[in-house]
Amino acid sequence: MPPADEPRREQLLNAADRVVQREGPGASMNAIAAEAGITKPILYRHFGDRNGLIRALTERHTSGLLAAVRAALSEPLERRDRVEHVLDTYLAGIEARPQVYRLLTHPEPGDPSGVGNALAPALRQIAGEITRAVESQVDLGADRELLAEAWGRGITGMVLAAGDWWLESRPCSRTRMVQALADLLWGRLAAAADLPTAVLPAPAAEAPPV
Amino acid sequence: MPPADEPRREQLLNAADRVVQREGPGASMNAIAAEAGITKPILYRHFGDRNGLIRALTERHTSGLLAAVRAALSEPLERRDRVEHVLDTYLAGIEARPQVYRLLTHPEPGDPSGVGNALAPALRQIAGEITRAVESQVDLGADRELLAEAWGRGITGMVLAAGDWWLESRPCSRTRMVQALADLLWGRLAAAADLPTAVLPAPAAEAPPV
DNA sequence: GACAGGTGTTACCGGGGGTAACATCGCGGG
DNA sequence: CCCGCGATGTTACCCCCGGTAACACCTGTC
Repeated sequence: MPPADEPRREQLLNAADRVVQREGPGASMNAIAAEAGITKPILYRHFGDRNGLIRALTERHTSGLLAAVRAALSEPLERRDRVEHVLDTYLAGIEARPQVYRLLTHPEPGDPSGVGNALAPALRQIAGEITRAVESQVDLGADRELLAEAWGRGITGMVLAAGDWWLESRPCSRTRMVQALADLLWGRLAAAADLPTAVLPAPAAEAPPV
Repeated sequence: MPPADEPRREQLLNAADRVVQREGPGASMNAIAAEAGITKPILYRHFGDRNGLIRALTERHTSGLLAAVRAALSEPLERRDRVEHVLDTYLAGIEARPQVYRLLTHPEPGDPSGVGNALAPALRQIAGEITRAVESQVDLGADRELLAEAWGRGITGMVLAAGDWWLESRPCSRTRMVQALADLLWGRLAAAADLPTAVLPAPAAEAPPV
């Protein structure tokens, strides 16, 4: 890919950025073109199709978040502190620009069938970083490849969903949220005591299980 | 909701189901109408708009998965076994009908801006079940409300992302996947030993952190 | 027979992504 | 000098999608 010798492209991306900032992803090509003071065909000449534009736009922002997460992952800290640092980095990132965050995290709805895109490309990269970090830093025995990969995806999805909820309803401070998630990864759910069993019978399920 | 005294509705939903099964979500109203042997306006009379149709369709399938998960959550087992049971139930569910699963898990792209839909409605219900189960079964002290809610979302997102990956690339058996995820929740990441530090310097990050 | 309600149709609207064809500028080389 | 060439821009169009208006039909009931 050409380094930066296409200033026009940058201009157009800036316009697209403004529109997305304002209207969220799903902004129409017409709107973006208008913001740039031009008409659609030019956009298509530069980016091929809508996906091309969106991809270019996300790659711009992804680099920042990805670099930040990667740096946090290789910080020379105790493991718990490092994990907290990574979590905090991610949450800070999505807190700063929610609209951009939405663009990064929400898988483009357009693609035809086929499973495997619960995680948008940007998040898949983050999952990959986590996987590599776990694999290279933690002793997991024979299963390490499988575990690292599954955990990379799992942790990413966990932080995505929890972060989304946090951003939406702001139930607590960022640091407290980081603690809550780190606690989950630290097995606090497993370690906590049982509550005195006051089992109330579940409402009758009316459909047979899948 | 009317019990079942609208057989026509059921018919239409069956047709819609077939189309979604075949083409994935994003199937057009025209396609669904054609499959049912009719034309669009009838669909709109019955379901209002596309969202209505999709919602009716998802609710059908959701009830099964949701009931199964709920049942698994209140199974009288040791905690670890119960968690594994829940994980297995979910994975078995998505394994059975991937297209339907996609419909359930992918948030409808249509809605205008606003964060908070990393989890589709069906998954939000599951998250709610987990939250309630944790809150009523586990002793988490003063923070229990916050932790239960955050964990409900987090665990759901984790299983979503990991399950998606598993379904896509089938890296291992279902039971092994269940083990991997349960291990993560049990703090195995935290407990494992460090690997001998062979730190290779990360490739220079070129963009400033977010 | 008139009315009501469900079933069905054709034809249209607005707007989305995407493209073809044409117009215009600036600029380097015969 | 002017020709061509490449980038920039335009208008006008295509197809498909979600959604709706208007009209036609059949069937049972009072």
